[in-house]
Amino acid sequence: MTDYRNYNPRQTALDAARALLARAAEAAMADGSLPTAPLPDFTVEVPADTNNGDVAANLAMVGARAFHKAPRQIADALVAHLCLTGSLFGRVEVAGPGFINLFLGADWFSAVVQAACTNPAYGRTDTGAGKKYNVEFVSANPTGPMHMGNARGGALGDCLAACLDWAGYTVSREFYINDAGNQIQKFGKSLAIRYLQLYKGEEAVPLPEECYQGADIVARAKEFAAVHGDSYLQRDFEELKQALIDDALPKNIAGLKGDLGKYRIEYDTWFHESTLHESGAVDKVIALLLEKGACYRAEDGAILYRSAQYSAKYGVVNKKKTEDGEEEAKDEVLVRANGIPTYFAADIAYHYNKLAVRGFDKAIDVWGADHHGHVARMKGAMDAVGLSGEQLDVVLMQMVNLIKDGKPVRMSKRTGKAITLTDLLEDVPIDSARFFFNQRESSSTLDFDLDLAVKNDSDNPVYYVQYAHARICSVLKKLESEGITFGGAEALDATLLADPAEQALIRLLSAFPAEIAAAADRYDPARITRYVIDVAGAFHKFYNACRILGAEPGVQQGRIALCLGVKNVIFNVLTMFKITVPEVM
RNA sequence: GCGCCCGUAGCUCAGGUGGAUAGAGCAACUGCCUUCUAAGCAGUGGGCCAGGGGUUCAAGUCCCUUCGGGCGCGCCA
Repeated sequence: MTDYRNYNPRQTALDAARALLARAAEAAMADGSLPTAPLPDFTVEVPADTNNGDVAANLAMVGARAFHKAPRQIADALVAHLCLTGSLFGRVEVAGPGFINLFLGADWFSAVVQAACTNPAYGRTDTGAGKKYNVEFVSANPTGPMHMGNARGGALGDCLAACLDWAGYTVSREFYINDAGNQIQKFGKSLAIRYLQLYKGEEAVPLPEECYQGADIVARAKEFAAVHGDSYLQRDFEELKQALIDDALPKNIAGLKGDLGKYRIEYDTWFHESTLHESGAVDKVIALLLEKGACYRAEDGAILYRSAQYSAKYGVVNKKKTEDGEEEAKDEVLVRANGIPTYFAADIAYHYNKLAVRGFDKAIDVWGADHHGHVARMKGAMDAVGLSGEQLDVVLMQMVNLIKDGKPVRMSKRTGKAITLTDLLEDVPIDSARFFFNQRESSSTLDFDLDLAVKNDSDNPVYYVQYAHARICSVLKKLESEGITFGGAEALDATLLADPAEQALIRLLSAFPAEIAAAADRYDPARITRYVIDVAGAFHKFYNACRILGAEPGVQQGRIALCLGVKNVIFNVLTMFKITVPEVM
């Protein structure tokens, strides 16, 4: 039996076409049909319209100049020297302005169906074999509940990691806990004031504007008071702050883990920022930057990073206005004049840890687009510490607009009226949420229609896909009850699957491994969501066009194989995206 | 002011490295269940791909520019 592990039918066909054409060009030049010239760069692609073949090449068009001939003449010369015998292709034609269109033979179609139904891991490839990638996503501040950006980032990061895994990379999922620095102090201050307010009243101890305003802070302060009562009223404010942080922070972190767990996200690593400060890793990386000259000490004692020198090549860096009104690159603060390192310094140490200490070949970070100003300087900083900015890829994710009753719902973390991830998951099924957040490319803002996502019916695309799977299960059960058995895929005769609906379905199945590879390559898991909707659609069409029960035996066997292949693909996509795969609906 | 993202059917969106007649879904309208799940399928209508220049055999796609919308530009993270 053929081993279909890592089989990528689409890529196989494209590669074969390219090789055949290159050989044909060589042969044509050898016998003088074409003038001798270096082979021009040309593309082989899958045309949108299958009337134009399974693989189309533009070699004749792009070669017009090199060969000093009209594209159609070049195409004819190439086709005359094309040897299809023993290849994947059954026939070839020249069309349009000079396209060379190749049509795949039955063996290839058989192989696709066989692979899809006999290889449980169909879709997996080894394109990323041997590479260790780290995907860091969500990394929400543990100072409060998660918002919609975190919800999108969670679905995106988790599914991106899954795509990379299926493309053969060794993947590690990571959450960076910002449990140090300014925002933790602000967190403590907010808690302390809320605590004092419980005993002294809100007027006596007003909460400053810059503090966290959320109701969750009040709740944590009350929990603390429930245990310790007013015993902390007499203590020093800093002591109160620290006691509250020590009490509330672990609870918040546990809350993050719990919420993300409900969202079906499991991390390999929860990385605490505080460990970088405690272990001296931050100091070490600052010393390294000073030593390499990427940083310098300012007059006031602050340590600044030479942004223009190291980061400008990765994009625009922050600017400042000089006295003449000119703009120039502004150096970034790594350590404040008071000796406290900034977030930037810790982040350099963190990524140094990922790449240099833990040895990941690549660090992929999923960030909200509001952090885009941080990208260039982080990449430059990787160069500056002796690594490479190319090893850090940032997936910038645009905002989420929540839509209810056709109107946007305002979100604000500060007012405490925000819709949190927890709120969302109470209303929206997890399957729906994970699916919806992966329908749009990260670079586009995403409208999340709450009414639609909550809907437990067919308007919701996730059900359309799940329904296809349930339908297949039902058909297979029906066949079994009728005493019809599947003889196995080896005997498959793809020439019997000639209906347009069957052909379309096989072509779609053939694209699966290439789609995953593309999703991994472009960091775009949303294309897999769209792909599986297409597969479900093609299946429903096939189901209506081609009966299985009562079909002629050879055809019936082929159609069963097709069903098993589709079932396998839908199962694999939904499973990798952690969406339930119902057998009955 | 500078930068990033976006602008494609009434709505939500697809349209790798430029390719052939610009596609889905929803909404609207018309059909299809005595036959494998109608949460489905078939069909109809719907477009100056925001506007204007340029590059070339070929531009929704690349370059320039204008106009709209979102987000940034801190010794915050």
